[in-house]
Amino acid sequence: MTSAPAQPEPLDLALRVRERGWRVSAQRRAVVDVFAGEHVHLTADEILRQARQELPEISRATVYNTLADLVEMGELLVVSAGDGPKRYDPNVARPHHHLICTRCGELRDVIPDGLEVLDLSTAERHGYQLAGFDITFRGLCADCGGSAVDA
Amino acid sequence: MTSAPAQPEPLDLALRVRERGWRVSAQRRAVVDVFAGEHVHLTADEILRQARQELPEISRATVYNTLADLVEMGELLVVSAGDGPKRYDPNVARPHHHLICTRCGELRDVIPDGLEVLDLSTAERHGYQLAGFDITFRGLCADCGGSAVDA
DNA sequence: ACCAAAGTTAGAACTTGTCAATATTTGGTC
DNA sequence: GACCAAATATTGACAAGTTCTAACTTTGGT
Repeated sequence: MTSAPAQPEPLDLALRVRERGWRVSAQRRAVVDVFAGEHVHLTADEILRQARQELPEISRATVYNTLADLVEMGELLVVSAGDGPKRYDPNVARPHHHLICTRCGELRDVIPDGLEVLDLSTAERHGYQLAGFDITFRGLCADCGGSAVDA
Repeated sequence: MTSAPAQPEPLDLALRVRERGWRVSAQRRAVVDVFAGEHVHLTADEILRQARQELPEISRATVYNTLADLVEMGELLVVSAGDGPKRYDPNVARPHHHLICTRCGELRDVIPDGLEVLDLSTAERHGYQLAGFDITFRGLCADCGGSAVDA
């Protein structure tokens, strides 16, 4: 659990955003630090709560402002998982998709093998200029249905 | 506009749901009729407004109740298109995916060729029991970016 | 020290959706 | 055709998630 990052991990998000001319205030650092961990998919509220452990006075609006900035900078991805609040995903380095448990809402990153590109035929493109695609796999996680199921 | 359906189209949704023991009230008919058209992806609010043109007294709660029933019966699909409200999609006959304009929000059905199944390796499955997947293509529609762009 | 710009704050407001209590309508039955 | 129970509809309150606004604080530069 205390393994050192082996690759150029996005841990120094704070450094990167400072280089973009962002003033890294205590509040912004508190938000950014929440993402220092592993693969997380946090809601704004979870981020607020965690940031408050570091900086109790931080306001909800600042968290939303900061998240919006980070998203606009491309440092965070927003995952709208059907129901419930949006999740913020710091894994912007590698393209990936998501696997969500339809019972408990758990969300994981996945990289389906053999699927680097997926395209639409001209006919199916309907004149769109494509920018990308997202795949959401639905299912029951190991806890919710992999073995034990309640009818 | 007054073209006759060539295939077993889902126009008689009202008939089908009646056969399931549903009492088709004037309100429910007003909702169901909204979907009588072509490929539509309407929000609950749009459905309410359209249903009110047919039946002005219909209440918001009834629309939500009716939509929930139809979804539970498998007669409507819910599409959560990132931002904004849910859309209701009457195209349940053929499996399909979606193409959304990131500027104006227009949503279309697409069937990417050569993609009937998409699976995850055991490793990527993380113990999940998979139920399906949805693909959302993002881009700019012809109106928003296909030809004319505002910087 | 002072100023302007950047950042933060609390709280109001808004959107989407749900809920609970009450009222109405319906189909069946005598 | 009156009556009843069940199904359905309505209103309005409520709730979650998010955005907005206006005022306040902090910062860096001079």
